[in-house]
Amino acid sequence: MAAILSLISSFKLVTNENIPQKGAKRASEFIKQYDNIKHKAFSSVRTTKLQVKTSIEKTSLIRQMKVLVSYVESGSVDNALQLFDEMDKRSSFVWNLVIRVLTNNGFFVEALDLYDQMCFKGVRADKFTFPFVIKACGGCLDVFEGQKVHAKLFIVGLDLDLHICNSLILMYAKVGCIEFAEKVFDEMPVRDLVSWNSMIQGYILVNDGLSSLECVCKMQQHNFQPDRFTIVSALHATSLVCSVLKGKEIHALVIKSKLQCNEMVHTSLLDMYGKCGNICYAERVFNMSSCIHVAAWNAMIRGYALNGQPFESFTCLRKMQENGLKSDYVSLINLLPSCSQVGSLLSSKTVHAYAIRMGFLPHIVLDTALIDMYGKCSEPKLAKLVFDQMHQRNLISHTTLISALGQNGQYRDALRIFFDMWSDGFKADAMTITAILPVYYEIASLREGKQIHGYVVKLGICSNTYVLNSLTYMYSRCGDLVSARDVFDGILLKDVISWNSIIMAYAIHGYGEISVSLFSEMKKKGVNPNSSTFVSVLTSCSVSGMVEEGWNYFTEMKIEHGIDPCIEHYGCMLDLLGRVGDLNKAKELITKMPLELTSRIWGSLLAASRQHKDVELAEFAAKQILSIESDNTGLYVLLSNLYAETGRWEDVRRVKSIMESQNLKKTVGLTMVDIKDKTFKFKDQDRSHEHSYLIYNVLDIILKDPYNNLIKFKPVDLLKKKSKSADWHSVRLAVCCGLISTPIGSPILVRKNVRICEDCHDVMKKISLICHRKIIVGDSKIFHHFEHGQCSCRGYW
DNA sequence: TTAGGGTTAG
Repeated sequence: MAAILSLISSFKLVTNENIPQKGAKRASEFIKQYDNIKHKAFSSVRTTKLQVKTSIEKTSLIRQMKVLVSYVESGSVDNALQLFDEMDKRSSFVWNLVIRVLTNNGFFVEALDLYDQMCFKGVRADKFTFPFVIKACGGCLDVFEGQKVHAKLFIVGLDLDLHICNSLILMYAKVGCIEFAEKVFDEMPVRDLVSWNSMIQGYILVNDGLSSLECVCKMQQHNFQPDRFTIVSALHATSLVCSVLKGKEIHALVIKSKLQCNEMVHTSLLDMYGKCGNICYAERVFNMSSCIHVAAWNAMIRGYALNGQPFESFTCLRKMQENGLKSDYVSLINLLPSCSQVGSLLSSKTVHAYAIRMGFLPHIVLDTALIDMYGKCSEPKLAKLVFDQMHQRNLISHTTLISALGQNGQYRDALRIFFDMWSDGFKADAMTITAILPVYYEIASLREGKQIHGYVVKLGICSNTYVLNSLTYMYSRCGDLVSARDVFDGILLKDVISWNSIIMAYAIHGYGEISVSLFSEMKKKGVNPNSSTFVSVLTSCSVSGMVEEGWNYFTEMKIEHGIDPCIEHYGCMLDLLGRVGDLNKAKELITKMPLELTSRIWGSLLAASRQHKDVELAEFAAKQILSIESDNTGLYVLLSNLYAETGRWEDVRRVKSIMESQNLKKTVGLTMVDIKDKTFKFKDQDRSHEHSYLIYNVLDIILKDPYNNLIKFKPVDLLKKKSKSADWHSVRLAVCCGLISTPIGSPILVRKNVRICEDCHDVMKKISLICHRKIIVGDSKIFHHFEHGQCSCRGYW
């Protein structure tokens, strides 16, 4: 400032009055000098003013940055964004901070948008920018964007940066590209503990517990000591491979590393023992700890539910509250599977009400767990109600509802939700497909089932074992055994469900011998059969009348595999004894059964009695069914048919009168046939098809054919007072529709919603003989393959 | 300023 004042005072001295008269040249030089001084003086004033301004701005910027850092560290996204907007100068440091706050708070799309803006404005992204941008790509599950960022790293020379590579490993694992994660990890010039932990965690993200555990070993071989993050991941990996032995090894490592008091490690230990089916060890670890926190109680609640101890789960919640700890929403999420296991709707509703009272709802995970629980408690309407009231839905909530509706016979509603899900922009995954496929084989045609197969290919999940297992079963249930076998053969990693599906497929198509040979092959491949495998194998024996083999498998199940027979296994054995007419042994088996007798069991005896025209035994079985359920329509229909077949018309009328008085209506028979890209449905005596005239003419010709002696005389026809209705049963119309619409010699596949009647069964044999066609009829129980006048069921169904 | 975590739905 002093220099400025001195300059100004010297400027005052230089005036025209002071210029010497005779020294014009000197004066001119003098003036020039003064001009220079004047210019310099102004210049200096300007610079100084700028310096002051810059200094003030700098102080303000530092203050703004300090505030911004505090917003970022406290996760105040809105404040951080507002301050960012107000800032005139934004260095890459500032951009990094805002991208970081967005990423760390789950605003992945917004973080990527900001990164794009940063690049557009020419601000250079640095080694601090990329870890957050890569994390955002992983958060969005956007592998395409992730690869774009990865490509840029090569251009800017940051492709081998330690922290950036650590981020890339997790990003690639999150989007399921574990091979890329491995490549990044392998090519890293330097790795730290985080690199190893990221790779270990990465394998868990793709459900590869084995590789994760191998990585833990390799890490130690490279002289890296596991920390709490390594241990937590290793315990998770152990749960994935379900190995208590491996879990105990990690437990020893926990003790060696003195990490057993760490809350996260402690919870992970409890979770691991619970998930590996060793709840006793979980209890020991739990009881040994002095400081029990909410997460530990929650892990125990879940553990009991997973191990089929629902009452202990409830006790755990009560004890937790008695210990002065408040249950949280996770406690309820973990408790809900126990509610469905107990099967008490009252307790389920109580938990639901408690969640509302505590203000835990709406919550996307808790709501989804409630949908699942109501589905398993056979309350699809309540499941739908919870879904409708959700504020936010995702793929899992949609899939859970589809399962809940499908499992409870609400097929149309399940399909509606499936299509709504698509229109709402949710892309189905393997679990969704597994949930919807049973709905397809229950109500849809083979054509529609094939469309779903096409979707599976388009979705890129055609190598998923769960999906392929469901497709195998779908094809078999839709009547296409060849495609079922093709899908099964294409499963690279066949699990026990794959084998169960194909064994059951051949069983329901009447090829029991192939089923049992597949069962032998399965065992040779080292796959252990489970309870469901034996249901499939015993069904095979039943449909093919293999009595001795059936008893052998029934014994093998218990002796060699330690599987106690359940009601389904007994049902299969009864069907088998009924098929060969050994009704006395069937009765004996029922009396020796150590289980509560169900209508399914008595139904098997009733069916066998009807097949062998044993009216007395049928009436006994019917009485037993009536004592369990009074509105079993099938029972009355079966009994009525038996009375008609044995000429007991008075009893037929009596049964019909009971049905009318109880308002029980026989299921309307429907048969579906696929012709090109259309599915045609026929009712009995249906005339809705545009070529009905032709269909009826063809049927008349077939029925009048000299092969007519194949069709037995049925007393039931007398009851129909010479009506032609039996001649025009839906299955015959559908098959004739197939005959006139498909190339000569090609097979015809139709599906019925009820059992095929004996009359139609004979007509089908005749059509296959005189038309030289293979006719496949799927009824509500099995598929009949008619060829050369014979049926695969050999007359028993 | 940098990366990673437990008990949570199909």
